[in-house]
Amino acid sequence: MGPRHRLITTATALLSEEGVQAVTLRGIAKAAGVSHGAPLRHFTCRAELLSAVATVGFTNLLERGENLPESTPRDRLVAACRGYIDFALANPAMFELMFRHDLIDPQNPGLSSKSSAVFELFAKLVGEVQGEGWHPDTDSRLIAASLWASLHGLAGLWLWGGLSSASFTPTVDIPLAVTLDAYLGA
Amino acid sequence: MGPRHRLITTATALLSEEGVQAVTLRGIAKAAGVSHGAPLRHFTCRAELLSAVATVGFTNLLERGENLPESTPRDRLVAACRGYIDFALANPAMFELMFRHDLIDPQNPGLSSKSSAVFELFAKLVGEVQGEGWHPDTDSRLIAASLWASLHGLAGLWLWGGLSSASFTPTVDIPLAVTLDAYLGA
DNA sequence: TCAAGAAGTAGACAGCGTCTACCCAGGTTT
DNA sequence: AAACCTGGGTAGACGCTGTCTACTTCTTGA
Repeated sequence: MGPRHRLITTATALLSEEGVQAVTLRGIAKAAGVSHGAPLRHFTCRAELLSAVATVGFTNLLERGENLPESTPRDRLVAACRGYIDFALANPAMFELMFRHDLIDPQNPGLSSKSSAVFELFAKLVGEVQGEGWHPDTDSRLIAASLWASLHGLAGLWLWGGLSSASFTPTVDIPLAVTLDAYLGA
Repeated sequence: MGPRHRLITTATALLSEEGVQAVTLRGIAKAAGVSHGAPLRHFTCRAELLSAVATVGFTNLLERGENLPESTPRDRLVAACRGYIDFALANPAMFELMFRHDLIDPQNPGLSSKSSAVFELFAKLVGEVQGEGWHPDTDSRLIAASLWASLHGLAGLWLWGGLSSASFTPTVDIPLAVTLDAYLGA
């Protein structure tokens, strides 16, 4: 494991333990036991390092989607949706970083390929449900985009606190069920 | 207009013109023509100033919802949904600031009252549609939360670029229509 | 053996939020 | 009239940040 990879894993651990505001170049360097300028020997700037960290996040998210239990297409799509929410709630800091354009570089090749792979997998799962007669005439990527956005907003607002502060729902599962019901029917 | 209010309006203008990364205390002070320490005479910290700015955003958003054209409850809800997306796309920097809990203070009284007022208005509009037999047995706040999250995610992902980069949809209106269709039927 | 390159160090720079000491004009109190 | 308080502004400092540069050290291949 070279120093570049060690910096990524150190930063990933620091992110999950201390949050987004802790993954500064100097903080990562200190956690890795090197001087404050060392990380820039391996990354052109902070955004490039954090892009590599976010890529780890998208990779983990993708693995969740690729290891869904064998079931009907519909149940697999529902499981993927729940998996997205689960990932966000289990890794709130990583989830935030993955969509913070001021911290990462969206043009980063590894990052954009992984994030679009997540979307493509999602669209594939949608397409398989369409094969059973669910909205057969709509572009699967269009449905995937809408559904993904709904999940993304639910995770984001839940972590933001705008939903949990209101006392009408103790967990995300309840509004999630409403969302899934809206798209996939009762 | 006292100096406190002048700082808020200066910061709001700076935000819309230069984006979130431009609304630093020193940048706002320079734009207002005062010394770098002056803003802290009127706000205890940067987050309090930015919370006041974000409150302006929630107030504007609330006004949109309160000035919907007279129509059926269903069309008014649809108009409110479109209004939310319109607001986000017309004021991307403000929209980002309003949900950046590292920049603002969610506990800020004025801010939290305005943001919850937005949600309450949304729940009221949902309730009026329910009065016409749409999901009559579900808590309107629960439906409002799910629907709001879907819109929020759509706006966020669109501004993030994850949707527009894919060539399957040239505008937000198309995935928005899919979302509205899922919740409110054809 | 020696040159090259990879990796790390230390110092500097500007910009940031925040704190402190100081200043000054206007109105209030004595 | 003199003293005082206070709202508003200024200037300097502190530690933090990302980034740049010059200098070192170590390893590796010719």
